[in-house]
Amino acid sequence: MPRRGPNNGADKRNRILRAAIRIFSQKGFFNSKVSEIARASGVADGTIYLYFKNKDDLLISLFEEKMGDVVAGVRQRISAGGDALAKLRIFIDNHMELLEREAGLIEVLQVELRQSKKFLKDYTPVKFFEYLEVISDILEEGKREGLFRPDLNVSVARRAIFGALDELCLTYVLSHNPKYHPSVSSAEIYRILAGGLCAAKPSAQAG
Amino acid sequence: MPRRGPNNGADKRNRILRAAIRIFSQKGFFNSKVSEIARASGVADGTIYLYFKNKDDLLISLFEEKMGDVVAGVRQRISAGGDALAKLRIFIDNHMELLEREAGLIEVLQVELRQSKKFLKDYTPVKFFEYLEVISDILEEGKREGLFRPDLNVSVARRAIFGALDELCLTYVLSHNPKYHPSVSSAEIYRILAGGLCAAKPSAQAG
Amino acid sequence: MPRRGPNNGADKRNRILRAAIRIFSQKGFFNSKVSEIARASGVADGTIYLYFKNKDDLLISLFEEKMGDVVAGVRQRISAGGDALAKLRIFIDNHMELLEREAGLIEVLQVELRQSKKFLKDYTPVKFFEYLEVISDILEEGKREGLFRPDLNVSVARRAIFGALDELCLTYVLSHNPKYHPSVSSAEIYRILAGGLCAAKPSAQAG
Amino acid sequence: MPRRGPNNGADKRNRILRAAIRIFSQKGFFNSKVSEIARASGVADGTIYLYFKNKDDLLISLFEEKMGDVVAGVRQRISAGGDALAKLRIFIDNHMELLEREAGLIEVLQVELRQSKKFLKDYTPVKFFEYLEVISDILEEGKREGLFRPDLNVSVARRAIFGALDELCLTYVLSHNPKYHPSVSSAEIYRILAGGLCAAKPSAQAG
DNA sequence: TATGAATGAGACTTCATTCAT
DNA sequence: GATGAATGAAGTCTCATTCAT
Repeated sequence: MPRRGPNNGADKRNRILRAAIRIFSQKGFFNSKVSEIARASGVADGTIYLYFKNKDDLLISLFEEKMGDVVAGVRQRISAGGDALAKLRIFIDNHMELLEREAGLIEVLQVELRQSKKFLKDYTPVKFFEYLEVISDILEEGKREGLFRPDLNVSVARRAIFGALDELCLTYVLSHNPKYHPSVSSAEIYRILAGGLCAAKPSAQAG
Repeated sequence: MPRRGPNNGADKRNRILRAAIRIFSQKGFFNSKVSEIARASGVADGTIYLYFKNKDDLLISLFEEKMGDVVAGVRQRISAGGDALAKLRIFIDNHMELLEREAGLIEVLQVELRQSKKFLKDYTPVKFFEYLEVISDILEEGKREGLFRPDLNVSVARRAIFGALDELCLTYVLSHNPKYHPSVSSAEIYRILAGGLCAAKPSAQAG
Repeated sequence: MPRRGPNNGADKRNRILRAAIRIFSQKGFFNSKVSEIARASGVADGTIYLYFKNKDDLLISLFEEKMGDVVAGVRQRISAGGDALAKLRIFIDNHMELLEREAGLIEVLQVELRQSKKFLKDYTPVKFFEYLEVISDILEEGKREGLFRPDLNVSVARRAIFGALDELCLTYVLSHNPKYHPSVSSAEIYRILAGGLCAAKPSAQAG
Repeated sequence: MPRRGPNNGADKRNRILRAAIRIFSQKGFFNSKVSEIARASGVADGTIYLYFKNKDDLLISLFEEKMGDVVAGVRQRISAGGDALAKLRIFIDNHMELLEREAGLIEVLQVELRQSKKFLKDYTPVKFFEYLEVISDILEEGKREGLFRPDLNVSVARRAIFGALDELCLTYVLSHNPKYHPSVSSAEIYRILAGGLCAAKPSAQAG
């Protein structure tokens, strides 16, 4: 790992990662060329290999490091929240807002994470699992609080929640149709989930 | 269109499509070689180009034709259903069951459809939209029947539903962990959605 | 060689040759596809191989047979001519007029004959040599008549004459600029050659 | 443009061009393989694409750059000449001598320039036109000097001259028959042209 | 004789990666 | 550390030719 001044190795490494996000999000991993990322980062082709093992490693590093930031960010916002429903709302809003704060990153995650999960040899998306863990935590808390159904299958539910949010993001990314605007999607998906996860009389609470 | 005996063009074309599903689902579109698909189909490399314009066209044809079958299949099963909730259950079950009936196809759709939507020039996934349409129809009917919330945002909801199902499929495909078995996932996702989509007293109906 | 009725094999063979001229002249030998010629002839791809050994043979046959017609034609016209100068004029006019009567053929000869002379294995352009022979004959006759210089190097001169005519044809074919119209070129090239080939006072005769 | 030391980019580019001339002249453009040229240049296949856009570009660059040298060379030699006839002689001799100084180049020009003029999309053989321009200049000067016929059609004549020279070159290239030796051809073609271009009594001057 | 689907060798070109400077 | 020219393996696709019908 090349690091010297705070302004040197780490900086260059970051420029490369940011450029990679931009390029990957525009053209997809397989259609992006290492030399393109180099040019966009303002470094030489070879320099990329000083910071990353290879093109795959660039994608994986990007996932782990940027997802790490996302996980840390959402955890912090949630810690300020109230009950599980409130936290769920925060999680949803946070996810959808990423679309605007970190558009490129989200696009890469959406499209390439799937590929990687299947096709990159020996890659476990650690940070992605942590992100799912954040959802689990909320769901478990909701069950403990008696807010969510006691029979709620947390493993399945967290995937469903992630899947729904992810597809809504993709839809907006592809169409930029205002009817899928993050704020609109957030509200509706919250309503569905609040209704579907809650125990007894969710309608009273959701309303 | 090369076709002669009943045993000729259409058959060969189908063998190629089936092989493509197998290979694409195993290694992903970009990691699959045309010559591999040829070998798996028992035809020469060049033969593939008699039936498909190029590698992209092979993927697109696969999407459209196989998704066409899926859409037709689910429409038929739904037409036999009762109210919107019953139809939703049928839709969910049907989707998750595809994982076993058409594992390869589903895997390709999940991973590659995203790529394609973004990166294949000039490709509109017609049949995929029809599939979403099937969900819309159910949701609209549910609203008319007074079963679903009148304020339900159908556009958003159908995407959320598809996303949830899709992610659950992917999870099972990747892990084959029984805790995500189609039957388990189906039941839970139905419970969530039934709760979240319904008007007034969903708990009574879902229970 | 397949022949049956006058309307059968020979006819089909001719259709293929005519189509080949058209296609070769439009796109060049290497850029033309056998299947294209088949389509243009209204026969199946395989049929071409009943009449010609291969693609090269198609080009060579075309040269020999069509050049044969050209040679026969110009010989006949010349036999009606007067002295060597008159015959030269006929030859020149005839050559340039071919541009309009047999445009495609001339274009193929111009562009492809060169290739063939160099690169087709074991090909001697017999009919092309006969065409040159026609020029030699005129030049020799002119020398015998005392009309042309006695020191005229016939071998070189006939090539120079052919080269000049050929380039003028190519120029017109490529530009269709009226300043290179066959009639204009004919007149000028005749004036040059008449002046340059003749003995003593060519200007008197050429005027 | 890859260039560093004096021993680097430009040198490698030139080695490739020289190899291309050799290979193209031996086998023709279409029968030459890029990998063959790479081997003959002592570089890797991919290296060719660092210096040339593609195979077509290699041919075109070769034309333009080498013809540029030829044009510059002949212009310089001519500038030392006397009247138009003397210059014409220089031009002719120079052209025929290229056969020995630059055999490969001339062969490529002869055979492939024609193809290219017709079939390479969007290619204007700029340097070839300049070469023709050199002839025009001589002819115009001859007319001004009263040496050449005032009614001489310069456009046609320059093409005829080029065509005659070109065909004589090709003949020698193909046969290496001493009766077409450059020195022999030069003398004869000069005699023909001197006779044919001149005004009034060319025989007096040519004699 | 005629067909045209099938073949498969091989061409061009790309691009991740290396390494001498 | 940084560079970027060079590499060369490998992929997509074409097309002349064949042969079962």
